[in-house]
Amino acid sequence: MVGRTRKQRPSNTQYAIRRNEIVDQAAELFARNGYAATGIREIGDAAQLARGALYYYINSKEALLEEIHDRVMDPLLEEARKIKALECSPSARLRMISEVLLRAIIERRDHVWVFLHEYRSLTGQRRVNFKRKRAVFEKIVGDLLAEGVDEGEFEIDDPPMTSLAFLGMHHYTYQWVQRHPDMDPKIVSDIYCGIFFDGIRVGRDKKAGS
Amino acid sequence: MVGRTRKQRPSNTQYAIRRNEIVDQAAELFARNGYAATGIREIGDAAQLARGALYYYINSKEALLEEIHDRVMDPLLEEARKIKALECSPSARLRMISEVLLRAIIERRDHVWVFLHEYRSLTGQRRVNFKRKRAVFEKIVGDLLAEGVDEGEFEIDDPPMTSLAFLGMHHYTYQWVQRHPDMDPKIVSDIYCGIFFDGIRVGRDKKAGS
Amino acid sequence: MVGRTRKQRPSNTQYAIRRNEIVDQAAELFARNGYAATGIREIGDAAQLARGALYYYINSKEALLEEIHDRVMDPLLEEARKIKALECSPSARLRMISEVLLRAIIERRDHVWVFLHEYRSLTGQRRVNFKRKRAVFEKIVGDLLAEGVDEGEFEIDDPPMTSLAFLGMHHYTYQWVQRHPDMDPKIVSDIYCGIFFDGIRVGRDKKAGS
Amino acid sequence: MVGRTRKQRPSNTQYAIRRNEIVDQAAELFARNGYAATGIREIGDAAQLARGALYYYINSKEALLEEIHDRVMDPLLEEARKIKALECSPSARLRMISEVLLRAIIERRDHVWVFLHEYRSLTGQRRVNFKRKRAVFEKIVGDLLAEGVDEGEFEIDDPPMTSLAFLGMHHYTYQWVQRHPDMDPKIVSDIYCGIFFDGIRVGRDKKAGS
DNA sequence: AATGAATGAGGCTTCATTCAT
DNA sequence: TATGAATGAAGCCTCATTCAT
Repeated sequence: MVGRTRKQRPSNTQYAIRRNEIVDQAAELFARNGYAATGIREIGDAAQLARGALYYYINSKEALLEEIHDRVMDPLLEEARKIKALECSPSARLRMISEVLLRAIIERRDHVWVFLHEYRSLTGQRRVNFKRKRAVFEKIVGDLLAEGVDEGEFEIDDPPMTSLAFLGMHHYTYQWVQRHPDMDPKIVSDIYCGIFFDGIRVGRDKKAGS
Repeated sequence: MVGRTRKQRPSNTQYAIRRNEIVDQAAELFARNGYAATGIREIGDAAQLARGALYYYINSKEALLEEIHDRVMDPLLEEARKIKALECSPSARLRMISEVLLRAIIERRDHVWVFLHEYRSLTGQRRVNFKRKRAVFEKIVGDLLAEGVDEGEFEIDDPPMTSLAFLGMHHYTYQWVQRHPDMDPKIVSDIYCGIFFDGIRVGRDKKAGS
Repeated sequence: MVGRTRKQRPSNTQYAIRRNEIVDQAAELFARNGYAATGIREIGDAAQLARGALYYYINSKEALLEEIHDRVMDPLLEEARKIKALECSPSARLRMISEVLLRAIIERRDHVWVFLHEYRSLTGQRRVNFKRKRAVFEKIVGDLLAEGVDEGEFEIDDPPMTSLAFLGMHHYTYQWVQRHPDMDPKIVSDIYCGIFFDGIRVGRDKKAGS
Repeated sequence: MVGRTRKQRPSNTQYAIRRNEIVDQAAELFARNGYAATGIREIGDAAQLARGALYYYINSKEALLEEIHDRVMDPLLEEARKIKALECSPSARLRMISEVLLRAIIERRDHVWVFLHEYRSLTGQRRVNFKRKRAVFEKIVGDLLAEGVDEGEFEIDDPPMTSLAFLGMHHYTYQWVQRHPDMDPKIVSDIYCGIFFDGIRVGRDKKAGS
């Protein structure tokens, strides 16, 4: 009731390390079996921690979910922002973003699975926050495509949908990357961007499949 | 064999209609709130049926989930098979498949959401069955791309990944179609295929974004 | 999330009866062992109901607590209001309130124990609501004492504290009534009021114990 | 015998001081939020002690509760015994007891709240012990009232209940004293006793409220 | 064709307590 | 002296499902 003290976390290093492990293990479980289907007990088992002890490290199952979201989304967003601010051509910057995104999807596949697949399990403010971050990321991609058009690199009929196509092609990778874990992000990025940028390049000779 | 019928189902028409409604309502709920987060009670409420009565129409929650999967996947697969057998060019057939797929994703968006997003909630044999169907569908796309290469329409570096890129771009549509419900599948298909086929067309002038 | 349907209660009579029993049994347990110390399982056991089945009848443990509060407090308040509006002398009306209150304390001793002893276990709005009711009741007593002074029946040095003394003497009865369950409320009331009104009567000869 | 000491306690002064603080803080928390609702962690927080460290000072939560009981109950009982043995009139001695009791209720309100309100959280022997002490205290009051009757000071219809009325009026004070923390025990005592003794005085003119 | 009532397993979380350091 | 880490039982509650009516 009055001044109910919130659990305060040790700033200890050992604590931080253990905590990290737990979040990683949870991400793996969530990615493999789904957030809702994964019980706190399973997370405890994976961490070799009794039910109660787990709560020494986490605040709640959903807080854990949020952390998994943020741990990859935040740096990703940060990188995307920096890339956007670079001086090179829009297509070059999009390639960088493509690679950065695919690197996350491939190398942090559990975390990314979680935030691409389970973000609806976030509720309330947590959900709002996360959706905002994703919107920012997507806007960066949309802006770069628009720049490419302005600067005469691309020729695009329907910009919003093209943006979604670009993102979709990349994002959906999380679905099959679990089965092909040793992909090289750079190579995948080159393939995607090769197809995509050839497909929207100014002056391309439109005729295929018509 | 799973799916042993424990109850004899009436072949009555009225029964079938009611049943249909229930499956539709369940699909909507699963798509909106997630399979795990949707309770049997909610489905009953939506169908204006008490908990008990619901079980007159369904065998179990998971059987319901399976049915939602099959109701759209089966016809889709059937169509894809027929298209594959047509005489026209690979790119033309891929465009047809693209459109058929997007039509399902857009017009039956609840069902498709469920089977693209929640298929991991299927267990045991049900899961195996469904994964097989998806594999068949994906193989058709892969085969058509290969045909396109053989027949000199396409030039592709990494066929499997290109196939996944094509599918990913399409599939991921289910994520944003909820927010843009009145898209025209044909138009979306044209955009996707326009980009994609231009991007893999033989003789294209590879240079964008170098 | 969206339109989550609140459990709606059958208006069935059988249901109401069973429900009543459950509330009574819970009141007894709360009175005997305390609200916090009484587990949902114990309530279920007392009602011969499995854990889950209990929730068919109640919304939550705290809702149960609230109901126990209201079931006796509301009629009591109603009666007190009516008595206050009567035409007879303040002391006569206070005697009526005394008797009504003691009847509740003695005959519904479990419920009264709960609301005199456990009201702090109510939280949020429930607590506010209940405190308001108690304040109304206490104000009625205070008003009647004031009327008695105005009309020349009583002579009181410190009205607020006298009011509290009157209420305290009555309320505290709940503490020992468990050990003397067959008291007659009328008799107890006469004793309390006899002492109290003699003790504050105008023209009394103040000297005892000085 | 309960209370087997499992740890050897330092007789150190510093230790005793710290311990005292802890008990005081616990009493405050128990009084404010209830014994069951107060966690060991909160007590630790209040004492600025980690959970583990707390157990250096206390044996268990319930032992703490017991100590709070005894810390005020024991001296109170002692005083009551001494007062009873004095030579003055029963009413005078009752007034002293009234004042002593009210002084405890008002000045040590946290401790008193705990032992008037939470004594049922004591279990086993601890509970027996405490109930015995309370019975002794109550017997002293009963005996003095009886003496008053014998010596012609009081005229009482139902001695046991009159005794309970006297105690109830006093005890219940703990309920509202939290909201009026700066009462003067002497004044409250005078009001209570004024009413009460006038109300039971021999030769009083019984008629009020008839 | 439908229902109300019941089940019991399991959900997430908090608790008082211990113990090696 | 004090602590951080761990425990496991118990807390309240929801779930999919069944079955007599």
